[in-house]
Amino acid sequence: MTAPRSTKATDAATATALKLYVVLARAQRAVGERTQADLEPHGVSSTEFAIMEALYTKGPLLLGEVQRKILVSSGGITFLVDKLTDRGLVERQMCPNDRRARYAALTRKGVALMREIFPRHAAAIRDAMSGLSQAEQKEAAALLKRLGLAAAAATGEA
Amino acid sequence: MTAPRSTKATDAATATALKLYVVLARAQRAVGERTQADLEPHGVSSTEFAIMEALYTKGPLLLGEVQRKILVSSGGITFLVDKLTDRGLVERQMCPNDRRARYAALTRKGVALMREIFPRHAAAIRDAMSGLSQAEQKEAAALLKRLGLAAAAATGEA
DNA sequence: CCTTATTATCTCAGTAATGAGAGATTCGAT
DNA sequence: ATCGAATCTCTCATTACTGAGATAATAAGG
Repeated sequence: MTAPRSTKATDAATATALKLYVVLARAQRAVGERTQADLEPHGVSSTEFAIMEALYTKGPLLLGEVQRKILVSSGGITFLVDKLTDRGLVERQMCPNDRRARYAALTRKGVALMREIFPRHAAAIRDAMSGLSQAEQKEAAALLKRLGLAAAAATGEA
Repeated sequence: MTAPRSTKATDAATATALKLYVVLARAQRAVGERTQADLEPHGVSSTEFAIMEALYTKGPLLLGEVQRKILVSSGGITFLVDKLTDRGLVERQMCPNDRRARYAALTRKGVALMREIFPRHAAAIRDAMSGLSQAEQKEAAALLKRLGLAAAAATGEA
């Protein structure tokens, strides 16, 4: 969209952006691998954990709410909630106001599992981030937040 | 690994790390969606582009070298190179020194495609990152590089 | 030479999704 | 009330992988 600032194939601004692109992808992968490794012994994937965490901290949510929160497709949320339901961790509940909609809610077993693994997993994420000081983490988070919001806004508007 | 610094389930350090975890994931997704949208009209996925870019800038590479560079499984690199080969963009070449190994190399058609889309895609990445100034991008990249290296090192050692 | 370990790719079954479209229901404007 | 558009979930075919193991070739040590 923006006009190139020079005729050279990769000018300085582009080179900087490409570098950020690469380290962003690698950092997320490295962190993701560590945090996934923490969940694995419990037989829970990162995505599944994200769903359960949302229900754990917010209580029952409509499937669509969970879907938007964890950023999966409509088919994906059905698939994931099915899997968690089969394992007895989550259940669907009717929505009294809207008969199209369903709530997802943690079962007693799901709550018990979250009580067990949530603090441990939060600590695993803290450890995965410990390559940066807390001040640096805050700085990185502020930068990434702006980056993410700007990129998302631009996608939406186009 | 590290002992918790307080008995509270989510202390300040953990809260900071969790926040970074979330914005990291969201920033990468937002940027990824924009850059993917740029490639889509050309029928090339991000992963496929990553392979072709490696071959474009470095010349023929052993499959294993590409695999480590773009971080996919051994089965994945076979699958991806197969697909690119079927479309006539990449070809396998014998390795004279090692008869187990194969080179992946861009075909003439692959080179032509890269010449067309590479500068455009680099510009799309630059635009996707333009929510941050160039100085901020450098700062973010430096932080993320340290974060990624530390996290990867810790995964390896465990 | 052998033998054993290592390395490089490929095969194959399985998994975690996506995305288009179908049904059912609700909402909004007449 | 009724029609049409919008909304919520689910179904299904398809995709892009992963990971374990097979196969083949090389390397290293005795």
